[in-house]
Amino acid sequence: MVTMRDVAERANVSIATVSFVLNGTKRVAPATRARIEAAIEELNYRRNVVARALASSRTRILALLHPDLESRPNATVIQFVMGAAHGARERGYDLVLWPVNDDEQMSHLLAGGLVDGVLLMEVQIRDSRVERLLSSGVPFVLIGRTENDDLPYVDIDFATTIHQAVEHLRSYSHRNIALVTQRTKASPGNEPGRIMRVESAYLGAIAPLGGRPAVITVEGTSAGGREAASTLHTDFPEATAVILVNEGASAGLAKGVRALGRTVPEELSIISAATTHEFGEMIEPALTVMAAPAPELGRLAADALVDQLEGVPASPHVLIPCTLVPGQSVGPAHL
Amino acid sequence: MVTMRDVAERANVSIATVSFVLNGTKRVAPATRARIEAAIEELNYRRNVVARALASSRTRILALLHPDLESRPNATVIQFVMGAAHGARERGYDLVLWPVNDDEQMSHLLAGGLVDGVLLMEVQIRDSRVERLLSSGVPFVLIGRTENDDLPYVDIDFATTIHQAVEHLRSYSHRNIALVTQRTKASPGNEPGRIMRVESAYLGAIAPLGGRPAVITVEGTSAGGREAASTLHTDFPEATAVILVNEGASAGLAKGVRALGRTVPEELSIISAATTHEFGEMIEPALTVMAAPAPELGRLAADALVDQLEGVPASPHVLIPCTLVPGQSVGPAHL
DNA sequence: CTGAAAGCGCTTACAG
DNA sequence: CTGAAAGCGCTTACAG
Repeated sequence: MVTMRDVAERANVSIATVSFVLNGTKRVAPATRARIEAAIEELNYRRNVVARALASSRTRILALLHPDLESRPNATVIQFVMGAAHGARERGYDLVLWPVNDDEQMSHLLAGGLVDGVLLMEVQIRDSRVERLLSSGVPFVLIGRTENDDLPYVDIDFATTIHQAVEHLRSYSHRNIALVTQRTKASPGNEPGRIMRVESAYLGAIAPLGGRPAVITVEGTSAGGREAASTLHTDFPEATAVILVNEGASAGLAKGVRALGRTVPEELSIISAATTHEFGEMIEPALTVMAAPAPELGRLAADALVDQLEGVPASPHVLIPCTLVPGQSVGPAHL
Repeated sequence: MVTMRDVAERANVSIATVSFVLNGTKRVAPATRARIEAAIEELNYRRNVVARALASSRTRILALLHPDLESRPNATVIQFVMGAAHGARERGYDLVLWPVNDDEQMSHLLAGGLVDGVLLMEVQIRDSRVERLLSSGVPFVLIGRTENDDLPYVDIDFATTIHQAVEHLRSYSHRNIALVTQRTKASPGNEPGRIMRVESAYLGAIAPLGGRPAVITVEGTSAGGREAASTLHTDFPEATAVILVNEGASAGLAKGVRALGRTVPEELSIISAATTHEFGEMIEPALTVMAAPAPELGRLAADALVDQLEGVPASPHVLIPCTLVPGQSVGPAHL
């Protein structure tokens, strides 16, 4: 293994000077710099990141703390993850995956000093992991929000997204619009913040339409989607359109609706929000979606975290709405 | 920050002894050990992984080298990734994500000394990244195989999978079975090994049936699936069943077939191999799938790599077939 | 069974 | 502009 000492010897300088040119932390005479760069090139030297981390007490590793994505991966979540990995890499950082469930284990990981900062996914309204992060002193950025809006976060702008979805449906004369969200294992009142925000945005957006609010909450599975279809059918027969914020249930809903003898979009229009265009296309009929800015948000989350670590003044709050991508699941309301 | 020195002082021993009990590397008197453990507990000490890495020249970090998963994530690939992350964590290792495309950048990363070993995804028949790994001396495990079967790998047993799929169709009296695989950007003759293996398994399996071989290669997208449907329709009208090894195209194929006026499974049976049950369920009709053992393989890949790093004698070759999960897309052949 | 000490390969005040 | 040296927090022969 070639070390900084080898480079220093070859260039006839001290290792300190080598370090200075490598990091650009101090002015070095051009001739000296040239000698050092030549030596680095000739020896094909690459600085040891572990030694650097120990000496500088900065590992340049970021952790992505996520729930168990093993069993039921979700297209949008993955785009977050990959966006974050790319964003980190571009800033010279590495991203480690931490599939951590209990926050006890999390404290242990944080205390190990492996990571400079943490990205936290699937944030709940009240999230004990956030408390752990706060008390650990490790910098972090949330992907999602708690009830405390002051913490640094990056999130989908659900309010705008839902308003745009309602607006789109309204332009097709829909007045009775239902909402389907996702049930989680979290204790009631402590769901992911997104669910709460989506509901209140929905209630606000449909109020002017005069229709009866219809909120249905199901699991993010095909079965959940079918359940939503039948609940819709029996409890809210007046609804002519539905907005879905439940990627996993979207296919099941479309199938379930048709199984009940209703056609899409003639008898029921569907918009699936916070999902991907590709995902919507797979379904029959191709769903009109509000595509989540997930790759971008993942990247921005990593960026915001690195900014924070490097003292770059940056806005700790990023909010981006989904983008409407018309498919074939929205049509005029039948009155 | 509480260090090993603090623990040593509190327990009235040297830091070496603390290290011995922490690592279990040397016999320590029970009384001494108890004092040390108490001190660790009281101080809530957690050993610094970076210092440990530098001193032991083992970082306990694994890298997962994968292609760009940002744009078009695939349910199965993600299960690999998450399986590997879990597997690593269970063995006390961390997994970093390396979205690396050119192998130049890869060499740089390898030389930095950050990782003890590498997991390589999307392996090609001839893969320059494997050469880089070999010459870097960093231990690795492939997820997939090159033409050289001697390297340590973990892979889906495509031969068995395809044979079982053909057998299943045969039990429904199908004799003319087509195959749809995935087109990649890789140079011809250097596709992912899976494509080659799937094709030859297919040819071997259908030979006894006497039907004309029908291999269609399309992109892993909805458009690709529709293209496959029309190619099938015009070029291989005799086919009564199709085996798909192209998750991204499966929804498009099902749609495309119906758009051409053929019903599934009455007029065409479909099996989608190397995908997930959940994914198949989303499609109309719910596809009969050969579910990939992806979470398991990801975990086993991490396990095999850790075994290798820790000198545990282990089989470097793991091959697991997909599991048949009947859906509604396979029916009797119409003759 | 335990300890003193060298060493892992860097960074970073501090001096000059 | 450059260098000598301490130090980051561990592990690990080596002695005793």
